[in-house]
Amino acid sequence: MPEGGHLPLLKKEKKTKYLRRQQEVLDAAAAVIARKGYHGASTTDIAGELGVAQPSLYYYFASKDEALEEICRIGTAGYLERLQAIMDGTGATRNKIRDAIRAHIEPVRTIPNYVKSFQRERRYLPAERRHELGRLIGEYDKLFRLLLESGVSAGDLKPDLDCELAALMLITQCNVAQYFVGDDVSLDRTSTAIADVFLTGAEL
Amino acid sequence: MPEGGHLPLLKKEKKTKYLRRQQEVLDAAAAVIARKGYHGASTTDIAGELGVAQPSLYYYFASKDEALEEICRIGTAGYLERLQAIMDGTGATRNKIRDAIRAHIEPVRTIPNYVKSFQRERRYLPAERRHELGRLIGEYDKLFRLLLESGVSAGDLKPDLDCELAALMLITQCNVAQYFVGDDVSLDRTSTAIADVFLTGAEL
Amino acid sequence: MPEGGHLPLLKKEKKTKYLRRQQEVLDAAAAVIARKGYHGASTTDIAGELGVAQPSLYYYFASKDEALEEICRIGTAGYLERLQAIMDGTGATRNKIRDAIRAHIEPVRTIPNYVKSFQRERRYLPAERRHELGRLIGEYDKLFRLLLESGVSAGDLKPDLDCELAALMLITQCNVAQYFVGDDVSLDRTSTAIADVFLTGAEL
Amino acid sequence: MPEGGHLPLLKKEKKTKYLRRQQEVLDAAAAVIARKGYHGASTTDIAGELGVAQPSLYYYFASKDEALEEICRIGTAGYLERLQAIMDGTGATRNKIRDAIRAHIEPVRTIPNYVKSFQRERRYLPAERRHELGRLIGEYDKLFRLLLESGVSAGDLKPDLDCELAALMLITQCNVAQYFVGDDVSLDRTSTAIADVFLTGAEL
DNA sequence: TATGAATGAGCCTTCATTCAT
DNA sequence: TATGAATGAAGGCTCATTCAT
Repeated sequence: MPEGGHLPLLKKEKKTKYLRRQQEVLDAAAAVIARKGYHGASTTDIAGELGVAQPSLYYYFASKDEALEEICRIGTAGYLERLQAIMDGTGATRNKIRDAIRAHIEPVRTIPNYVKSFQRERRYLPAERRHELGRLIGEYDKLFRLLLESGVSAGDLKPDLDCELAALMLITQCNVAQYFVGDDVSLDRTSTAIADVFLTGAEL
Repeated sequence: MPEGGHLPLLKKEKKTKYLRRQQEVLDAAAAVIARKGYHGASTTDIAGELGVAQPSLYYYFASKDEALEEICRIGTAGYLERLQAIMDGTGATRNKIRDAIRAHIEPVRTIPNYVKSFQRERRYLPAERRHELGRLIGEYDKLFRLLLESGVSAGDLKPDLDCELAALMLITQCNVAQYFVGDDVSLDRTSTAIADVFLTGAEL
Repeated sequence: MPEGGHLPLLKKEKKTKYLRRQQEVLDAAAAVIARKGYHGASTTDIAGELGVAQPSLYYYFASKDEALEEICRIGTAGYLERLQAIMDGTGATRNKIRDAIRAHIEPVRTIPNYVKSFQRERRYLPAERRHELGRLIGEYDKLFRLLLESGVSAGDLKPDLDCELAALMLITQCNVAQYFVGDDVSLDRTSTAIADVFLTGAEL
Repeated sequence: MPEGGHLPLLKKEKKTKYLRRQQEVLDAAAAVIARKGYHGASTTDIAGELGVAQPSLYYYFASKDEALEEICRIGTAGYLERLQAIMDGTGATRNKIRDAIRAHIEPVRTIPNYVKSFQRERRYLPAERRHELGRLIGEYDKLFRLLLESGVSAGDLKPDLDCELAALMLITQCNVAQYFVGDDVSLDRTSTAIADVFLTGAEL
């Protein structure tokens, strides 16, 4: 279970400190990778962000690949569980959908660099891990689709809704949301707009 | 208008052949860059795609940068004009919107590698060209927003529609459309789904 | 003052060792460049001279250009000061001239590769640094000319001496001296011969 | 005897035209090599100087090396003969020396690019040709030395003159002369100054 | 805990050269 | 007579990684 990969044998008391520092290293890596792309981000850039010498990174990660893996792991953590929890709730479909959108967008606020890195750079993961992630994403897509389908079944959504596509559309809409957030466009406004348009449409 | 960069002094009759070959080189570059990303795509990869030696590329392009520039130029060509033409038409708002979506998605079918490369790799362009493209994109976004605003004015769209955001949402929705096109999901189906959901919403 | 270019963040105690090694690298570069010319000397040649892998050089210099800059800096260091010191002295003009010649030739003995590289390869420096060096050389030429002019004023040299040209002639004479030094021609003999001929001429 | 190397089988009438064009190509090569150095001058630069496509050069020369060989041949042609002729004359030593200086400097005026290229770039010649040239230079140096020695024997020059070194000094002095020719320094003035200083010295 | 030093692999690019036309 | 097209070799440089300390 040492998901964080690489991990020297340490006395328990040291371990916490080590993990904390590893987190900082990861934050720096995620920041630089989000900004410059995986191949555009050199380990020197990342070390520079931290103010340490470049080989020091290798004390926390066995390779750049591994760091990306860990970043993607963090950037995707909890999505399935949160969506499942929402679906298990009892509210109206429209509220479940609003919640799902908010839940999906939330990490964009809290860990934006992890999310961006995962979204745009996961294709550079080693094949195995990439496929593993692909399966996870597939499950999430399916779950989201189930949410819509149950809405249709419940008579809350249009009976002819293309649930498969609609799910993908909602998800990608949330994913790109961050890129048009700016000085005058907040995440909340975006989140609401996505839900409003999706549920009620633009036409009078 | 298609500057095409680099161009040895050639007699007119040979020029056509040269430009045709340059186009092939560009196609290969776009294909590899779309697949592997700009930094992930080596000039050796591109040459391999063409079955030529790697320095041969430099007979057609002065640099990898320049090739990306040209790819982005092609990948963005005509968008503004097509959207403007649609807006200048006389149909109902809903039809204009459907047309705009189809027009935006169309290049995804015809020149997918150029579109993908532009969308994902433009940030690696040299600063000047990148900013130039940024301005172009800004204009397009604004034009799309005007389309929606005129729909609101005409009483075809909801008076409280957040046109700025809605425009961005539609555009990005179209942009990502290609990534969920697969064996059983066609571009047409996607195009229709985007329009349907946007116009009428998912709720009954 | 010796900028030394490139310099990783090092603890003070390590700095000395780093600078010493940098000096060795520079020595090797100067040797190869003096032998083969700037463009004829590949970084691989230089690394070979040191017995290290070629990229190792980049730990000590940011670029080949920068190494040439540093070589030229060293190859020109102190000339102005030494000449000025001689001119500030109180001896007879003839002795000052002999001293100036010896001073000019001295680095040819101590750091021949730096001097040769500077003399023959400075034209390949980046424009800015090249112009900077040009100004330095101009000042030196002027100072040397002043030395001769003061000799004329003092009545030690012929009143019709073309001091401008004579200065250039002496300087270049010293510069090329190294190329005819061989088994039976020493620097001392050369240095004396230059001064003798210049002062008293060859005719009876 | 086809010294010009490379030479296709041509009817006699065409030959002249071919040789004339070859001369132009050589002039261009010498110009660019003088300006940028042998390794700094690309065949593309040379072709650009001529306004032709770059492979066209290979119609006149088998290789860049060969062009340099030919340039050096031209740049050194006649020196020995001219000096010999002067020595065979009957004038006073001082006039022979003045004539020798003028003769040595003359090509700097007429074919400066060949002279510069020869002087600075001959070390990049293929070994054999380089050594051959070295022998020629050696002969010239010896002849010049004989001129001085005969002057000493005739009682025209100081009996203790270091003729070996003095010859080298004069020659190199002439060689570098061109580099300080400028707006206000002519070749004539330089030529005279060299002779004056050499013969009578600078001291009163 | 962290780093100084070094390196193999690989990248983009330039260049002299070739050859069919 | 000249060139369009292509290429092998090499060049300078960057990068992820290693390892002794």
